[in-house]
Amino acid sequence: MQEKRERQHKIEEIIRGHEIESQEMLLKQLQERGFHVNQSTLSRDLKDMRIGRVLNARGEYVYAMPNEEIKEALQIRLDQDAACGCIGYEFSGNIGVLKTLPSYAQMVALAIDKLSLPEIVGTLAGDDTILIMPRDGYDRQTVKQSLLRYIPELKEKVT
Amino acid sequence: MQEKRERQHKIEEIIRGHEIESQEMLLKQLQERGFHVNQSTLSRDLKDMRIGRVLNARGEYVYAMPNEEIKEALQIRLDQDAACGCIGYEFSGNIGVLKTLPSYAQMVALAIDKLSLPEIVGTLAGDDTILIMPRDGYDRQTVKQSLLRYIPELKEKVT
DNA sequence: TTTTTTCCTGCATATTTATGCTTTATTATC
DNA sequence: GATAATAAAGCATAAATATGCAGGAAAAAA
Repeated sequence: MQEKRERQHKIEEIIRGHEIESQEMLLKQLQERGFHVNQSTLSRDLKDMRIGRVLNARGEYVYAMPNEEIKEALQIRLDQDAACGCIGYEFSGNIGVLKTLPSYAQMVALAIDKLSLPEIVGTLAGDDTILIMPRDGYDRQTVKQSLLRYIPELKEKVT
Repeated sequence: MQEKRERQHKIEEIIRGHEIESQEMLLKQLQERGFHVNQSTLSRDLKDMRIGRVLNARGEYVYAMPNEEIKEALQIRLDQDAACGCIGYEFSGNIGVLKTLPSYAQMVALAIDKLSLPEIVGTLAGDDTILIMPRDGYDRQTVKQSLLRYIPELKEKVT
């Protein structure tokens, strides 16, 4: 059956885009997308895919792709030092425009660069504004979602 | 109390040197070293230390230091492509001497380099022999143990 | 020193995850 | 198409892990 393949792809997508704290939570996400399986199957899928349950910067249990974890660790910096300076996110065409407190932009941009996200080619920072250049093939929403993973504080400030 | 600090250091040491598959197993290792705590405490220690349970190359659950996981992933290559060519390990003084099948040495050495283990300064490979240069402060056994983590097949072939 | 607060741990248990076994579906072979 | 072999999923449950609560030790404040 090739439903399994599709499901596992979907799982990867979900894991990358959300902070999934338990298999039960993953289950719910899958159901909303039309995949109906039980927890046993998930447990096996995750094992297949080498997806482990690791601790993110805030000390919460989170499922992560193998080696995604290193980014979780980096997030510590982004969280504590930089993210608190972020105050808004908008688009100009495909380009993301991240607003920060004055003088924060360089620092935040550096932190974002360090994440070396697949969705982002690079950043260009002024004093309180960062341009985020998406990589070909990724759309605005994907880039935004990915960034939100690392700057959760931004969630409330974004349209 | 500073027993906690010591214990957590010991935990890191154990995790780095062994494939710990469960907290129970870790518990046993700690007891052998004179630390007597229960599973609850371990669970909390691991959370503190951001040590997660991930899947190694062989699909077994294993505790790993944050970002050690990326090495676990690399191990896939070392396992499947390279490690099968390893046939023995001895010492010459502090220097490790890893014997491989003819023509395997370069490939295996490259794989080992990629692991960038703290215990190893570098490697020098001929055709079927690799010299492993330990970093100052690490002894023969530590280096060997660390390497065995990534080339388990070697276990039976080593004195 | 006494009091207060914070931290650490164990106990018991809830929560979460893994897995043996069985059934069902899929693929391959005849 | 029928049958055998393989893979996938469910069910029930075992195994493993996380955590609320309470007691006691250590540290800080008085």
